[in-house]
Amino acid sequence: MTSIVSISEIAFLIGDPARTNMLFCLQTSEMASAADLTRAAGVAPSTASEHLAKLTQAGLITATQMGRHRYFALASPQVAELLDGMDALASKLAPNGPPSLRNDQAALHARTCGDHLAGHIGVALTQSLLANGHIRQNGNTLTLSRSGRALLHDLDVPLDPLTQSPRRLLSLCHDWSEDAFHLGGGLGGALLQTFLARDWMRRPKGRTFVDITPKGRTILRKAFGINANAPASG
Amino acid sequence: MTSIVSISEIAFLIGDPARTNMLFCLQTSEMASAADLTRAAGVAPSTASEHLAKLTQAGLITATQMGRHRYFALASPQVAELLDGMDALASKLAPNGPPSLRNDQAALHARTCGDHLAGHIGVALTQSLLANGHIRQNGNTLTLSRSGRALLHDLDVPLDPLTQSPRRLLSLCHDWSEDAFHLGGGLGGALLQTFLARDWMRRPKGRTFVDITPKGRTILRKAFGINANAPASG
DNA sequence: ATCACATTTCGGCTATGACCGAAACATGAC
DNA sequence: GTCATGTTTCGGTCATAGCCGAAATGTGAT
Repeated sequence: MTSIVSISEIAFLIGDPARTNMLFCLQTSEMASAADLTRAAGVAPSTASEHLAKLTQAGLITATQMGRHRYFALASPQVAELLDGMDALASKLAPNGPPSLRNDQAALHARTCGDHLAGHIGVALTQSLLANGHIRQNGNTLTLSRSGRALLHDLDVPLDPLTQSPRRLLSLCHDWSEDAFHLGGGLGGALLQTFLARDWMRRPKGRTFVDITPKGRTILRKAFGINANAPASG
Repeated sequence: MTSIVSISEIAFLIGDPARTNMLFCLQTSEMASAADLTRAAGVAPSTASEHLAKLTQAGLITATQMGRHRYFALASPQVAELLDGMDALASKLAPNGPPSLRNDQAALHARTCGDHLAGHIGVALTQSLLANGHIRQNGNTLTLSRSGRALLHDLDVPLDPLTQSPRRLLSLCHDWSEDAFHLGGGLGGALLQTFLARDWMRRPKGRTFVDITPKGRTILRKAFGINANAPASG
């Protein structure tokens, strides 16, 4: 039952590339489905399932069934801290190695966090929605306003399937790179999905960030007042 | 040459029991020969040698030849911190597992973190040094004041070798058990070394904490105003 | 009930890493 | 020089984890 006995077992679990990818995907997302993580890991669903089972059994991640999906999350902030520490050490040991997520400008600019947008753009989008009253925040509860519904209608974001889903429609998720919050939940997912479908953004295969197309830039500016130019390079 | 590429490689290296034993041996001993570590790992010398080569090449530990021995040490305080974090997580995940550092009163009271003091006493010592102006904190930089130098002189802590070493003299290191900071760096190491040499503290063989002798209690109270009684047992 | 989709279980293949013992290579002691 | 000691390299064995595809399970939609 109780499974983790030693430090080496934890390290062993983290020490597989597929699992590392999953964990780092979860680090930036409050929740991700098994399918999301399968994509993140770059392995077959069956293989991903095995990895997830191990991580869950060890207590590094938690799983909650929602409908026919299973959503995973890091089990505790300590796990995130540990991953963070490893990331820091890794980039210290290999300063000329591949850019880690933490130092990757593209990723910091428009990361994906599970199935929704994060990073600079994710936060800006969220703040725009709040500032314009499309989403209202009362204490811990978030509501979609009438104007918000109208906006989503204009953008052709299908809302009905979301409200029927057991998944929370709106939730804020802490963004480590911006030290702010970005929109998660069903709507966060639907927005990114729409952006990708309309070719406003593109996700490089297997990466955890998106590139914003010129068309996307225009939309972001018009609809949300966001200047989505590439991260400052000068 | 440059070897570590990713987080999973670091975790992979730590994720082998033999190597974990070696690393944790180094965490408490600052220097150990290949033979020591072979014993710690519980494998054949040839096998141990392979492990040490990998750890060294990855930059997790450093090796220095001395005579016909080779002495190893953790490459940086960050490595020690990482091991500490893993230990903390491991004991959290296996609360009914073998008694871990985290639940060990003696350890929480006066842990060692790498080569320096941590836990309740480590934090108290650090706060005393700061409160009395022996160490001054300006933003992120720490400086040893004139009174601090005098104190170290009184305690017969050799300072010259430290200032010449490439290692940072002063650094604060987050203490998970106290949720505060304790003194690391070269001075942190030198202090503990002095305490042990003067028999103010004793480290049980192979453990990662120290016991404070009556003599040590007196010194801590006089020099630092610290009440170093055993942890509250009632 | 039937279908579609998300996830898990199973069987089997393959690669790799941990391990040891024997031998080689140092280095210091004599 | 020879010897003993500490450490590394080499050759070969063995166990196991990762991987996949196919089939099974379970859940929600129709």
